[in-house]
Amino acid sequence: MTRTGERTTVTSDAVLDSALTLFAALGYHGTALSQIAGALEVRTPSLYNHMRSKHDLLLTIVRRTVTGVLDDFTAATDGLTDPRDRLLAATRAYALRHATHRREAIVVNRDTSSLDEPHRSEMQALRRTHDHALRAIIEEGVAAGRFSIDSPALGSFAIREMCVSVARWFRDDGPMTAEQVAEEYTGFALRIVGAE
Amino acid sequence: MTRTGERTTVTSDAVLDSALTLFAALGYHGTALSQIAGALEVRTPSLYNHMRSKHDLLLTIVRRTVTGVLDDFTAATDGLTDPRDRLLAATRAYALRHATHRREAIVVNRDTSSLDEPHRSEMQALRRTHDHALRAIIEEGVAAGRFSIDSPALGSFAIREMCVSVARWFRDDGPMTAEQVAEEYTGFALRIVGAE
DNA sequence: CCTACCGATCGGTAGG
DNA sequence: CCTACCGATCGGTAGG
Repeated sequence: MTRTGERTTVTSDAVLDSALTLFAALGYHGTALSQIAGALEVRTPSLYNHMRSKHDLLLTIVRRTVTGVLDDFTAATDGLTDPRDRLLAATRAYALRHATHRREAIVVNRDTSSLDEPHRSEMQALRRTHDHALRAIIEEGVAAGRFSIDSPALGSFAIREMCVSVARWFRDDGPMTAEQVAEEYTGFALRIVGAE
Repeated sequence: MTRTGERTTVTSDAVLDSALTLFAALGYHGTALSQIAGALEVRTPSLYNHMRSKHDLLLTIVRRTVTGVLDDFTAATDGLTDPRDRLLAATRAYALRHATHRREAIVVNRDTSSLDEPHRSEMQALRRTHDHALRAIIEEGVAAGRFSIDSPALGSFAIREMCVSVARWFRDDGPMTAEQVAEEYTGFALRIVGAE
């Protein structure tokens, strides 16, 4: 973000962005505020002009991300009624998000449990909302006779985590674009539920 | 492990087991040696009679686990030549391990990156060996015309991470046994590669 | 197995 | 935005 020698005013967004990068790379407990400050070329106490606490940084990152996931899901599936269309749209949106928001996904998955209560429970509840929405699509597809799968719950877990893992290996300079990866994973999801 | 009031001699295995539980729950950087000592009802310095350092505890856990994964893979696929049989056996073993060694899987996946060099690179190389072996099975299946999948690499990622995620939600007292889960996931893997 | 203690570093505050 | 500094806690050691 900030290049050596440049004079850039630190903003809340810049602090969050540096925190995101470092939390993703080193973990929440593995990152010191002095490292975030160092990345922004300021002293640690200066950070407190742009944030409340280290914990609040994590909370903001997690809240924005899980909210974004739910918004993505709603936008992608809104208006669709066919279970196959809905699963396809939900999987594409989820896989795409994990290719385009890698740091956020890594932090949410690794460090949500480091949040203090009641925030931890609140964020986990939001994540569960998405889980249930995805599972509901599969159950509807099974009920409608469009999908063929023994356990919708296990299928839901498998599809979700397969998408989440994209954040761990995807590279912007790799051989496939985020859209291409999302397309492939959508195909995997349809195969898992026996939709083809 | 140690119940209140009982007099139990602490062993290296007991220290490793407590470390495993706490690292899995709180993360390597989120766990203090004082907590491991507390779980064993001794003072922190006493731990040093049974370990070299906190880092060495993590290294031991990671090394044993990744070695175990490779041994599992070899034992499961040894003697099998049919790509479908090999993928089935490899997936079953991998999923089963993640249901039966949940703590180990969580620690390896979250905290291998906290290892010091050269250990970090060594452990990551061992993990990559398994990744490549799994991918090779899919590539052989495609080459033999037995599997139908656009990208063996992506399919390999998807199958692997789907199995890894079992460690995050499986419960011994849940509705399915580890074997039943492994069986379902094996079915998902075969569907992903288009083997049926 | 313990008490006593080490230097280092942590997140955060005072005060300007 | 800074320097100076706080109490707490960290992993680890000395010495018995």
